Amino acid sequence: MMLERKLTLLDVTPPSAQMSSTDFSERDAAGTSLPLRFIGTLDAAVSSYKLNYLANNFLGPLIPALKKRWNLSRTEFSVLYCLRQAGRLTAKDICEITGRPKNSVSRAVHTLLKRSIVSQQLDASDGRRMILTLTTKGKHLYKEIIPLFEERERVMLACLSAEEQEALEHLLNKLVASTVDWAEVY
Amino acid sequence: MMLERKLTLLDVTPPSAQMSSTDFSERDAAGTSLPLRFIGTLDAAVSSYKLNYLANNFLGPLIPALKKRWNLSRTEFSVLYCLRQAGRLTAKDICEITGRPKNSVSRAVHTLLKRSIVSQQLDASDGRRMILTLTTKGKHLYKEIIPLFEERERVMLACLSAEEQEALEHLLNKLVASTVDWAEVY
DNA sequence: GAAGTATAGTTCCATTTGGAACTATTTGTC
DNA sequence: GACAAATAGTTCCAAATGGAACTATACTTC
Repeated sequence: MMLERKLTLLDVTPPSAQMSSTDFSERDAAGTSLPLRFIGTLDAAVSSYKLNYLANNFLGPLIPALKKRWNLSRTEFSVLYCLRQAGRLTAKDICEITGRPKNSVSRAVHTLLKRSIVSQQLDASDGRRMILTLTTKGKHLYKEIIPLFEERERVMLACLSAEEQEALEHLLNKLVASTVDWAEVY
Repeated sequence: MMLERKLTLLDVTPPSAQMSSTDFSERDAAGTSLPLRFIGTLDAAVSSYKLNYLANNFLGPLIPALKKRWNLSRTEFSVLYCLRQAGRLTAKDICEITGRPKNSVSRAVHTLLKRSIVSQQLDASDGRRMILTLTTKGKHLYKEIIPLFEERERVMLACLSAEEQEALEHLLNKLVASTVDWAEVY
């Protein structure tokens, strides 16, 4: 494992006990320990890289689990999730929210319609729109799945104190709220 | 845009000026403003949803740009990025770091080899391993691309004060450092 | 040092993906 | 109120994806 990493930007405190030196961890000059899984970011786009890294690691193993246990694709789950949170949405709304292309969403919606997880109803005021809602079956399915996510989040955040979790929440909220300012740029 | 959202968990302060009511924003009871793009998370996996939301919105438009301008896939860019940060890695290392399956990485590496962006060298001590490094061309390519990411990150973080950016950095570092504790669970 | 197990990397192939063109409806303009 | 432009959603198809089987090398154990 030949790494000449520069961890100058990483001000972490040494995490918990079981981080002893395996093949996946290493100590830098300052004595902090990091998994090889994460490479020290030298110079560029540091926070966004970490955001992506965390998001990938969080979601990564959940996607095969969704497929295996409930035969749901990532987009299908996104549709389920969005509808549970928002109540009623059009396919277009779901595209906006998730950033997935509309043909993927269209496909996912149709699959869920066939499985009676969502139902649709033509918008009376606009014949192009289909209003989507969850069926009772869909709500039950959501209820069955979501503990997996909650538990995983709980474990992920376990390294933070209650105050730190609150601070994180606050910062993420600010970033989310300002998305309109930057999401469409480039 | 029929949303009956509950934004109880969102303690954001109203962001900047141009967030006036378009089709994409709405005001909740407390007077805070949020893009429709983000649905209020009612009850479950709130922070992880926001992490994913931000990561998607950050990376989303960059991937087509990488394809169009430099004809690089997401995985190919990941390889480039990892090698630039770490110097020398095997394909396996890159799998560990990025979480991508090894056949995808293998393919990406071969494409980059053909384009003389990376070079490989058999590991003398282990005939199965190929040590990958960036060529000069690869380093130049990186240098050409990375400002796109840096600028986008700068814009994304613009809503945070210097102290808040530092706090975010610190929290993300803690989460990243503890990845080994939770990433493999389920 | 032979046999069995583990690991790095590749190939195969069925499935998923998403850009682009298309249909249908609505909105804007004169 | 007709014609152009915009929008919601679908279909088509070429390309990307990733699981699983495979090859080759290395490690383990007796």
